[in-house]
Amino acid sequence: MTTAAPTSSSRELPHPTREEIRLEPVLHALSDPMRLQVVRELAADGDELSCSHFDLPVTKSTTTHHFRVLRESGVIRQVYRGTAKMNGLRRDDLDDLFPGLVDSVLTAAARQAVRLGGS
Amino acid sequence: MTTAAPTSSSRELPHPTREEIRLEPVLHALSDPMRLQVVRELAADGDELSCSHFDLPVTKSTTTHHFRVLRESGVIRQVYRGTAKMNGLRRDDLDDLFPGLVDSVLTAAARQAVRLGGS
DNA sequence: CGACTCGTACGATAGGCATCGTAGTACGGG
DNA sequence: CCCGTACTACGATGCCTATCGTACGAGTCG
Repeated sequence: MTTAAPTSSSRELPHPTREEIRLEPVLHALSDPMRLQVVRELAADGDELSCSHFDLPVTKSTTTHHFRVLRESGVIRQVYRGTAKMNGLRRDDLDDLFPGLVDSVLTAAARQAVRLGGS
Repeated sequence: MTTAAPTSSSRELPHPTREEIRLEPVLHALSDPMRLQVVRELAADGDELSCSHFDLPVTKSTTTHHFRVLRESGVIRQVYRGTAKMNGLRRDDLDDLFPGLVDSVLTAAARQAVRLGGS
Protein backbone atom coordinates (compact mmCIF):
# COMPACT_ATOMS: atom_id res chain seq x y z
CA MET A 1 0.00 0.00 0.00
CA THR A 2 1.22 3.40 -0.72
CA THR A 3 1.30 5.30 2.49
CA ALA A 4 -0.39 8.55 1.95
CA ALA A 5 1.25 9.31 -1.30
CA PRO A 6 -0.45 12.57 -2.02
CA THR A 7 -0.19 12.36 -5.44
CA SER A 8 -1.77 12.32 -8.44
CA SER A 9 1.51 13.11 -9.90
CA SER A 10 3.37 10.80 -7.63
CA ARG A 11 4.91 9.14 -10.60
CA GLU A 12 8.20 10.85 -10.40
CA LEU A 13 11.12 9.85 -12.50
CA PRO A 14 14.74 9.84 -11.34
CA HIS A 15 16.91 12.46 -12.97
CA PRO A 16 20.57 13.23 -12.36
CA THR A 17 21.15 16.63 -10.84
CA ARG A 18 23.11 19.12 -12.85
CA GLU A 19 26.25 18.29 -10.89
CA GLU A 20 25.82 14.61 -11.52
CA ILE A 21 25.76 14.90 -15.29
CA ARG A 22 28.91 13.51 -16.91
CA LEU A 23 30.24 14.22 -20.35
CA GLU A 24 30.93 10.63 -21.40
CA PRO A 25 27.39 9.31 -20.83
CA VAL A 26 26.01 12.36 -22.61
CA LEU A 27 28.20 11.70 -25.64
CA HIS A 28 27.23 8.05 -25.52
CA ALA A 29 23.55 8.93 -25.39
CA LEU A 30 23.95 11.21 -28.39
CA SER A 31 25.94 8.66 -30.37
CA ASP A 32 22.88 6.55 -31.13
CA PRO A 33 21.11 7.62 -34.34
CA MET A 34 17.69 7.05 -32.84
CA ARG A 35 18.40 9.11 -29.78
CA LEU A 36 20.16 11.83 -31.72
CA GLN A 37 17.06 12.14 -33.87
CA VAL A 38 14.89 12.50 -30.78
CA VAL A 39 17.16 15.21 -29.43
CA ARG A 40 17.08 17.06 -32.72
CA GLU A 41 13.29 17.05 -32.74
CA LEU A 42 13.18 18.17 -29.15
CA ALA A 43 15.54 21.02 -29.89
CA ALA A 44 13.50 22.06 -32.91
CA ASP A 45 9.97 21.67 -31.61
CA GLY A 46 10.32 23.00 -28.11
CA ASP A 47 10.18 21.00 -24.98
CA GLU A 48 6.75 19.62 -24.53
CA LEU A 49 6.66 16.52 -26.64
CA SER A 50 5.15 13.24 -25.58
CA CYS A 51 6.92 9.97 -26.23
CA SER A 52 4.18 8.93 -28.59
CA HIS A 53 4.79 11.98 -30.72
CA PHE A 54 7.94 10.39 -32.01
CA ASP A 55 7.44 7.87 -34.73
CA LEU A 56 10.56 5.81 -34.35
CA PRO A 57 11.05 2.67 -36.42
CA VAL A 58 11.24 0.50 -33.31
CA THR A 59 8.77 -0.93 -30.87
CA LYS A 60 7.48 0.93 -27.86
CA SER A 61 9.66 -1.08 -25.55
CA THR A 62 12.74 0.06 -27.39
CA THR A 63 11.49 3.62 -27.46
CA THR A 64 11.08 3.54 -23.69
CA HIS A 65 14.63 2.26 -23.40
CA HIS A 66 16.06 5.10 -25.50
CA PHE A 67 14.18 7.75 -23.57
CA ARG A 68 15.48 6.29 -20.35
CA VAL A 69 19.06 6.43 -21.59
CA LEU A 70 18.55 10.07 -22.52
CA ARG A 71 17.00 10.87 -19.16
CA GLU A 72 19.53 9.01 -17.04
CA SER A 73 22.43 10.62 -18.84
CA GLY A 74 20.90 14.03 -18.16
CA VAL A 75 20.12 14.99 -21.73
CA ILE A 76 16.35 15.22 -21.33
CA ARG A 77 13.86 15.79 -18.55
CA GLN A 78 10.72 13.70 -18.38
CA VAL A 79 7.51 14.51 -16.56
CA TYR A 80 4.26 12.63 -16.45
CA ARG A 81 1.26 14.58 -17.54
CA GLY A 82 -1.75 12.36 -17.28
CA THR A 83 -1.03 9.23 -19.22
CA ALA A 84 1.46 10.98 -21.42
CA LYS A 85 5.10 11.51 -20.58
CA MET A 86 6.39 14.84 -21.73
CA ASN A 87 9.99 15.21 -22.79
CA GLY A 88 12.19 18.28 -22.75
CA LEU A 89 15.81 18.94 -23.56
CA ARG A 90 17.82 20.05 -20.52
CA ARG A 91 19.37 22.88 -22.43
CA ASP A 92 19.99 25.12 -19.45
CA ASP A 93 21.88 22.45 -17.53
CA LEU A 94 23.82 21.20 -20.52
CA ASP A 95 24.75 24.67 -21.70
CA ASP A 96 25.95 25.54 -18.24
CA LEU A 97 28.05 22.42 -17.88
CA PHE A 98 29.27 22.08 -21.44
CA PRO A 99 29.02 25.43 -23.18
CA GLY A 100 28.45 25.16 -26.88
CA LEU A 101 28.33 21.40 -26.91
CA VAL A 102 24.64 20.93 -27.63
CA ASP A 103 24.69 23.62 -30.26
CA SER A 104 27.64 22.17 -32.08
CA VAL A 105 26.21 18.67 -31.99
CA LEU A 106 22.88 19.92 -33.32
CA THR A 107 24.59 21.93 -36.02
CA ALA A 108 26.77 19.00 -36.94
CA ALA A 109 23.78 16.70 -37.15
CA ALA A 110 21.89 19.18 -39.32
CA ARG A 111 24.84 19.67 -41.65
CA GLN A 112 25.35 15.95 -41.95
CA ALA A 113 21.67 15.44 -42.71
CA VAL A 114 21.94 17.96 -45.53
CA ARG A 115 25.19 16.46 -46.72
CA LEU A 116 23.80 12.96 -46.83
CA GLY A 117 20.26 13.65 -47.90
CA GLY A 118 21.49 16.40 -50.13
CA SER A 119 20.23 15.29 -53.43
CA MET B 1 69.15 8.61 -36.30
CA THR B 2 66.71 10.24 -38.53
CA THR B 3 68.20 9.94 -41.88
CA ALA B 4 66.95 11.96 -44.73
CA ALA B 5 65.30 8.81 -45.86
CA PRO B 6 61.65 8.95 -46.84
CA THR B 7 59.43 8.89 -43.85
CA SER B 8 56.79 6.68 -45.25
CA SER B 9 56.95 2.97 -44.96
CA SER B 10 55.00 0.36 -46.77
CA ARG B 11 52.74 -0.08 -43.81
CA GLU B 12 49.77 2.08 -44.59
CA LEU B 13 46.68 2.25 -42.45
CA PRO B 14 43.10 2.66 -43.68
CA HIS B 15 41.46 5.97 -42.83
CA PRO B 16 38.01 7.23 -43.71
CA THR B 17 38.07 10.18 -46.09
CA ARG B 18 36.67 13.44 -44.85
CA GLU B 19 33.40 12.77 -46.62
CA GLU B 20 33.08 9.37 -45.03
CA ILE B 21 33.29 10.61 -41.46
CA ARG B 22 29.96 10.37 -39.62
CA LEU B 23 28.90 12.19 -36.52
CA GLU B 24 27.53 9.23 -34.60
CA PRO B 25 30.71 7.11 -34.71
CA VAL B 26 32.74 10.17 -33.75
CA LEU B 27 30.54 10.78 -30.71
CA HIS B 28 30.73 7.12 -29.85
CA ALA B 29 34.51 7.14 -30.10
CA LEU B 30 34.66 10.16 -27.81
CA SER B 31 32.25 8.66 -25.29
CA ASP B 32 34.84 6.26 -23.93
CA PRO B 33 36.88 7.74 -21.06
CA MET B 34 40.07 6.12 -22.26
CA ARG B 35 39.71 7.44 -25.78
CA LEU B 36 38.58 10.86 -24.64
CA GLN B 37 41.72 11.09 -22.56
CA VAL B 38 43.84 10.20 -25.57
CA VAL B 39 42.14 12.87 -27.64
CA ARG B 40 42.66 15.45 -24.93
CA GLU B 41 46.37 14.70 -24.81
CA LEU B 42 46.63 14.80 -28.57
CA ALA B 43 44.91 18.16 -28.65
CA ALA B 44 47.16 19.52 -25.95
CA ASP B 45 50.51 18.11 -26.97
CA GLY B 46 50.38 18.55 -30.71
CA ASP B 47 50.02 15.82 -33.22
CA GLU B 48 53.09 13.73 -33.18
CA LEU B 49 52.60 11.34 -30.34
CA SER B 50 53.42 7.67 -30.45
CA CYS B 51 51.06 5.09 -29.06
CA SER B 52 53.59 4.16 -26.42
CA HIS B 53 53.65 7.72 -25.16
CA PHE B 54 50.25 7.17 -23.60
CA ASP B 55 50.33 5.35 -20.33
CA LEU B 56 46.85 3.92 -20.26
CA PRO B 57 45.82 1.56 -17.47
CA VAL B 58 45.15 -1.26 -19.92
CA THR B 59 47.22 -3.73 -21.83
CA LYS B 60 48.81 -3.01 -25.17
CA SER B 61 46.19 -5.03 -26.98
CA THR B 62 43.43 -2.88 -25.59
CA THR B 63 45.36 0.26 -26.39
CA THR B 64 45.67 -0.84 -29.98
CA HIS B 65 41.94 -1.45 -30.05
CA HIS B 66 41.12 2.06 -28.79
CA PHE B 67 43.44 3.70 -31.28
CA ARG B 68 41.82 1.76 -34.06
CA VAL B 69 38.36 2.90 -32.99
CA LEU B 70 39.59 6.49 -33.02
CA ARG B 71 41.19 6.08 -36.43
CA GLU B 72 38.29 4.27 -38.07
CA SER B 73 35.80 6.84 -36.84
CA GLY B 74 37.95 9.58 -38.33
CA VAL B 75 39.02 11.25 -35.12
CA ILE B 76 42.73 10.62 -35.45
CA ARG B 77 45.24 9.95 -38.19
CA GLN B 78 47.90 7.32 -37.73
CA VAL B 79 51.17 6.99 -39.56
CA TYR B 80 54.00 4.56 -39.07
CA ARG B 81 57.35 6.09 -38.42
CA GLY B 82 59.86 3.38 -37.95
CA THR B 83 58.59 1.05 -35.29
CA ALA B 84 56.52 3.77 -33.74
CA LYS B 85 53.04 4.74 -34.84
CA MET B 86 52.44 8.44 -34.66
CA ASN B 87 49.00 9.76 -33.84
CA GLY B 88 47.46 13.06 -34.75
CA LEU B 89 44.06 14.62 -34.24
CA ARG B 90 42.23 15.25 -37.52
CA ARG B 91 41.32 18.74 -36.46
CA ASP B 92 41.09 20.18 -39.93
CA ASP B 93 38.67 17.56 -41.16
CA LEU B 94 36.59 17.55 -38.01
CA ASP B 95 36.40 21.31 -37.80
CA ASP B 96 35.31 21.47 -41.39
CA LEU B 97 32.63 18.84 -40.99
CA PHE B 98 31.45 19.70 -37.50
CA PRO B 99 32.41 23.28 -36.69
CA GLY B 100 33.03 23.86 -33.02
CA LEU B 101 32.37 20.30 -32.01
CA VAL B 102 35.91 19.30 -31.10
CA ASP B 103 36.47 22.54 -29.25
CA SER B 104 33.32 22.23 -27.20
CA VAL B 105 34.04 18.62 -26.34
CA LEU B 106 37.59 19.47 -25.29
CA THR B 107 36.39 22.41 -23.26
CA ALA B 108 33.68 20.32 -21.67
CA ALA B 109 36.17 17.60 -20.79
CA ALA B 110 38.58 20.12 -19.30
CA ARG B 111 35.85 21.78 -17.24
CA GLN B 112 34.62 18.46 -16.00
CA ALA B 113 38.14 17.41 -15.05
CA VAL B 114 38.47 20.56 -12.97
CA ARG B 115 35.02 20.08 -11.52
CA LEU B 116 35.66 16.49 -10.51
CA GLY B 117 39.33 16.48 -9.72
CA GLY B 118 39.12 19.76 -7.95
CA SER B 119 42.81 19.79 -7.30
C1' DC C 1 72.89 -12.12 -37.52
C1' DG C 2 70.54 -11.70 -33.04
C1' DA C 3 68.11 -9.40 -29.65
C1' DC C 4 65.16 -6.04 -28.32
C1' DT C 5 61.19 -2.71 -28.81
C1' DC C 6 56.81 -1.36 -30.76
C1' DG C 7 52.78 -2.55 -32.19
C1' DT C 8 49.37 -6.24 -34.49
C1' DA C 9 46.55 -10.35 -34.93
C1' DC C 10 43.80 -13.71 -33.10
C1' DG C 11 41.12 -16.15 -29.83
C1' DA C 12 38.59 -16.00 -25.64
C1' DT C 13 35.55 -13.92 -22.29
C1' DA C 14 32.49 -11.23 -19.89
C1' DG C 15 29.49 -7.53 -19.77
C1' DG C 16 26.69 -4.11 -22.10
C1' DC C 17 23.10 -2.84 -25.11
C1' DA C 18 19.57 -2.47 -28.86
C1' DT C 19 15.93 -5.02 -29.99
C1' DC C 20 11.68 -7.63 -29.47
C1' DG C 21 7.23 -9.63 -27.37
C1' DT C 22 4.13 -10.12 -23.81
C1' DA C 23 2.07 -9.00 -19.72
C1' DG C 24 1.06 -5.43 -16.58
C1' DT C 25 0.17 -0.60 -14.42
C1' DA C 26 -1.54 4.24 -14.34
C1' DC C 27 -4.87 7.58 -15.98
C1' DG C 28 -8.82 9.58 -18.16
C1' DG C 29 -13.34 9.27 -20.33
C1' DG C 30 -17.64 7.31 -21.51
C1' DC D 1 -17.17 0.97 -13.47
C1' DC D 2 -15.06 -0.66 -17.46
C1' DC D 3 -12.33 0.15 -21.39
C1' DG D 4 -8.91 2.24 -24.18
C1' DT D 5 -4.61 4.65 -24.35
C1' DA D 6 0.12 5.54 -22.89
C1' DC D 7 3.87 3.85 -21.08
C1' DT D 8 6.56 0.25 -18.14
C1' DA D 9 8.60 -4.09 -16.49
C1' DC D 10 10.59 -8.30 -17.36
C1' DG D 11 12.64 -11.92 -19.82
C1' DA D 12 15.01 -13.41 -24.00
C1' DT D 13 18.18 -12.87 -27.74
C1' DG D 14 21.89 -11.70 -30.51
C1' DC D 15 25.35 -8.34 -31.45
C1' DC D 16 28.89 -5.20 -30.12
C1' DT D 17 32.80 -4.08 -27.33
C1' DA D 18 36.28 -3.59 -23.70
C1' DT D 19 39.37 -6.41 -21.83
C1' DC D 20 43.02 -9.85 -21.58
C1' DG D 21 46.94 -13.20 -22.98
C1' DT D 22 49.85 -15.06 -26.17
C1' DA D 23 52.03 -15.49 -30.41
C1' DC D 24 53.73 -12.98 -34.25
C1' DG D 25 55.69 -9.26 -37.80
C1' DA D 26 58.25 -5.00 -38.61
C1' DG D 27 62.02 -2.15 -37.65
C1' DT D 28 66.36 -0.62 -35.09
C1' DC D 29 70.76 -1.24 -33.10
C1' DG D 30 74.65 -3.74 -31.17
